[in-house]
Amino acid sequence: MCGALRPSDAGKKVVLMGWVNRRRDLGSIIFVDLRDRTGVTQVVFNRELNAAVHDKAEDLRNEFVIAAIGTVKKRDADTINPNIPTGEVELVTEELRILNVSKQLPFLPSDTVLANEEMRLKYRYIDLRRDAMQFNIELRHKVALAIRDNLASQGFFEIETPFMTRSTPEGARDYLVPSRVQPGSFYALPQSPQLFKQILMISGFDKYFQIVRCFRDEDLRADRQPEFTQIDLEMSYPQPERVWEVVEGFLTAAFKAAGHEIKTPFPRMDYDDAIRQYGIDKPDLRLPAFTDVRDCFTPADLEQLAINKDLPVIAIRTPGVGELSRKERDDIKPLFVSKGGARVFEDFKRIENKFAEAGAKVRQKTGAAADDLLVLVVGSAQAGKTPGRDDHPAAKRKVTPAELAIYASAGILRVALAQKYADRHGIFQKSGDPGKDFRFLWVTNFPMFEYDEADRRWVAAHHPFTSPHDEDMDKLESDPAMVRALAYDVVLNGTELGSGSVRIHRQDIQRKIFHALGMTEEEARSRFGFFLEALEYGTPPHGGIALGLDRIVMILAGADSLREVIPFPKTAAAKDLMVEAPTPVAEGQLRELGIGVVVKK
RNA sequence: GGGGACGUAGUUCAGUUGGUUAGAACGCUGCCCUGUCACGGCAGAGGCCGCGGGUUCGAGUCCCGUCGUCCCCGCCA
Repeated sequence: MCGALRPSDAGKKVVLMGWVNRRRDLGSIIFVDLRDRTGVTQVVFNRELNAAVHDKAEDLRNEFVIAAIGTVKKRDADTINPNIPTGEVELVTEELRILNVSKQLPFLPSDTVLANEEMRLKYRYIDLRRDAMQFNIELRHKVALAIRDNLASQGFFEIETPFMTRSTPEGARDYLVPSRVQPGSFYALPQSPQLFKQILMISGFDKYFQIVRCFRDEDLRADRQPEFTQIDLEMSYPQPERVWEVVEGFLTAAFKAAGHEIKTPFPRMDYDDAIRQYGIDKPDLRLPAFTDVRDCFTPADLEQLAINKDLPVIAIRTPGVGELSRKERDDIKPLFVSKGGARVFEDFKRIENKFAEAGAKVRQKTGAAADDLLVLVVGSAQAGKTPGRDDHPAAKRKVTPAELAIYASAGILRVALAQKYADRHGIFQKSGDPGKDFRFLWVTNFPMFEYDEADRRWVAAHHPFTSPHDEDMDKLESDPAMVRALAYDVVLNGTELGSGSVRIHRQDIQRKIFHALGMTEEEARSRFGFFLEALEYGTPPHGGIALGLDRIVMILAGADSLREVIPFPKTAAAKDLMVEAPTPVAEGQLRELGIGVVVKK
């Protein structure tokens, strides 16, 4: 292979096949860098040594596919290229076969500047020839293989579940597949194999896993594709801690496959603490936590600044940003997304000038160094009681809705600031120390329900098959706001890698949950009848989790987008630019399916 | 559904206040070159300035619409 030859191979007669990555025609001598999956080797065509082959080599162009047959030669000391692994050898060609030619390409795999994404996606086969993409796809393969091996060694069976299944109206929108045999009826592609894996537990396959495609018809983001791959697993009789061990086990194997030794167990944090310290349920631990500096101000200070004295005063510290200009401070404002009347003080200097004592206390409490950026997020005084209204169904929670609004606003700003000034603080740069580069975290004890303000009802925070905490069972009907779920997320560097829970295995509790969600017995039966029935035939306690393989590989590859680790991804409008999907289909095809299309104007 | 950025040669980009023939680099074509490795040198080809409308004596440049790509909010149990 093109990346394999070393000085010890000198004298061997070999055949190299690959693409012309670059050619350097010096007249009587032509050098070609021949490329395949494994790397690049310099191939030499010398007129003096072999005029016929040299003649033929003059026709070579970028991305021609060739076979070069010749003898491996150790390079003279002054012609060694230290920049490539094969730089000490070259192939002296005795026979050249042009296996295929190439017309001029829209861009070259060897280009130093990247083509824009539209080009890359349209000509994906060329883009995938690039080193970086070859590396990422290989990395993905190695990681997936390591996870399979590890889970198999932990006693899990890989079991497939259907792609054509039943639509479940809860959750994300389904991708639908019409049935020809049952006109007017549709399969749905699975958002996850959730119910099937629970059924497998009921069937006695007490450790299941699958590296499986999932489909969600929702709007895309850099870290969201309409089809994505989950490492899905489920086990019988587990405590949450047992699931965490399994995950920590295969993640250790996966990261090892990528060359990183991570430490387990991962730290754990209650959902409430995550919100109070980071304003988000997927904290990036590489950055400093919030400091509540409300007590640094006197009541008079707060009044003068029109700060709500009943709500937290959050100091966000972003290290090493340095002095900001007037304009730079103004640029902070658009980063701020205000929820429930939250306000931002982006100019901490001004507070220090006017309220010297409070300013000093804040600096002390946050431990801010001179070149750290301090920004305050507070509740607005005018808003008064409105955002915290005591009659809100969740008002009794440890973190009230009014406080949550402040924390959440600050949480978004904290991450936005860190991203904006990433090159100044360098915290996101890889240090080579896995303990610093990969900050894992288990977030636990999520609330069971979230209140949907628009529909004025409770909805499942995780999914409706999640078991409540044993201690909170009795509050299911009396006080749903205070029920905690046996649910957990695994978070890495502020990215949610996966989410799981211990499930409900008793039919009576499942019925109570549906009831709390405002679902009647009939509705529950019609949606999940088969599943509710299955629960009645001897269901073992069970639980599991699903992790996004794409996201794991993305982080390992140091990429900013899932598209860098998925060979054939879709655009933000869910299109595949290479095959040009989706497309309209022929009228006859639709007729056979009994489908009429109404195009919205 | 909403907000923002971008769209000029095969590619990546520049293009001043609206003003003559729209530039550069890489790639491409031809010629020269025996040790290059992002080879070098000379010559050359290559443009519906995304598309449609408008303002103007005059539009790559201003306005409106539209399409495409990217990022974010909503959404993603």
